[in-house]
Amino acid sequence: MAKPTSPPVENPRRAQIRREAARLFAERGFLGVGVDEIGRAVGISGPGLYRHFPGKDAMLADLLIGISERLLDQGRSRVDAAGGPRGALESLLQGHIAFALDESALITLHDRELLNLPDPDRRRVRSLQRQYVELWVGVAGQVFPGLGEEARPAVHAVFGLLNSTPHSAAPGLGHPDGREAMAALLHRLALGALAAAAASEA
Amino acid sequence: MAKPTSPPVENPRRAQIRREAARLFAERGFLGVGVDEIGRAVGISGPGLYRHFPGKDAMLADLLIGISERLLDQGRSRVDAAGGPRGALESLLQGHIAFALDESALITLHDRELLNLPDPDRRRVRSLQRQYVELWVGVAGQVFPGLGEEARPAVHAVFGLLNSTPHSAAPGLGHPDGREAMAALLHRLALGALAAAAASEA
DNA sequence: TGCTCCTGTGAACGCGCGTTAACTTATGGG
DNA sequence: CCCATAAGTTAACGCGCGTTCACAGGAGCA
Repeated sequence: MAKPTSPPVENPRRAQIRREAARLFAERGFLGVGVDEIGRAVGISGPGLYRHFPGKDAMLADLLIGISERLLDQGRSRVDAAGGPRGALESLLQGHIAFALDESALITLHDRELLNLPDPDRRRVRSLQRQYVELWVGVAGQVFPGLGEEARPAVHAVFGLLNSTPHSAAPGLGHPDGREAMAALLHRLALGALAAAAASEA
Repeated sequence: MAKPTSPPVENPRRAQIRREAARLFAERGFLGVGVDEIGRAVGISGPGLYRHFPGKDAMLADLLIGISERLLDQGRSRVDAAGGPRGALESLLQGHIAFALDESALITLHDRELLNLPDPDRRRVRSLQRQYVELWVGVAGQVFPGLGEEARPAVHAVFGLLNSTPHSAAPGLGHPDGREAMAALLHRLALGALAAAAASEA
């Protein structure tokens, strides 16, 4: 049921489908977008997509697993490359903010469309997300020992803060280089939140 | 098309439908829940709902307009009742946190399901949300003048932080009175974020 | 008693959508 | 030159779901 289609080699058409599907799913929701619409967005029509993906579910699974793996992989690399906990936290922040600003469609899907995933894929994504959270919790707990047991909920809240950019206005509104300003603002907000949470806990 | 049904008087059955519909929509998305399922949740079956709401869309509209109005109304009351900007911000925080913790289903719907609203209702909710944001922006800008032009994106980010609680683990995990601990944590996180954003902006 | 709403039921309709099937065209190596 | 394979097409199927319809029981009231 999944083998006859989906060529193993990486295809430029597949990448195009991923991009357009991510955009459409983020705009109107997985269940609100039809396959004909995705097909039209890439210049082929409807069932032609089945030459590249075994089904609509598989497109969503590909997107969510892809971003979860990339977040975790780059997070681990950054922590390994950093000199100490403080540098690791700074690097994690920088990496996550880059994701939120540059791939806002995927960030939106990441916590909006988990429900519509078939069960084995959903478990996979949940596991990757949990590992990513634990990576942050470990680093944040070292930088701010005052967080204690509240490190995990605090990290969740900071994710909510960082991932809120898609809900904000269009990027670069007014400013010439609004992206960098937004990145700096998010950085300060997140760090300030964690510091304040750690300060008066006892 | 909307008049023959939907009795004007307030009905306990209507309140029950609202509760269950909010829960189901938050759990599996507006498009992922069928009317038969909502009916079963309130003890009647499928089309019986049409004696209380003109359609499925109207249930979502009722929920989103309701929460948007309540947020704005209570926000305005709190600002008016507060002595000054600092007290107003504290009160706004307390009120929003109470909403996020006690009505997490509605908070989830509030920024997840705007897309699925028919157009006049969507504009209505957007307008209410915008006014609520402006209320916060005004107060935050007075308490933290250093925010400047970044007050609005900062407030959006703080909403993302506060509204992230549904994504966090189940409330009161472990702790006997986890609700109060979570409320205090969110309060500190949000205030710390705003203070830090205002501090190093120039 | 009989009339009228109110609230519910089950059956049926219509449509949209994901998927499959059958068929066509282009390409490229033997 | 030929044939296998990749990558499309249109037509059709099947099903689920929101909505409508025709009808029924019961409460309140003249």
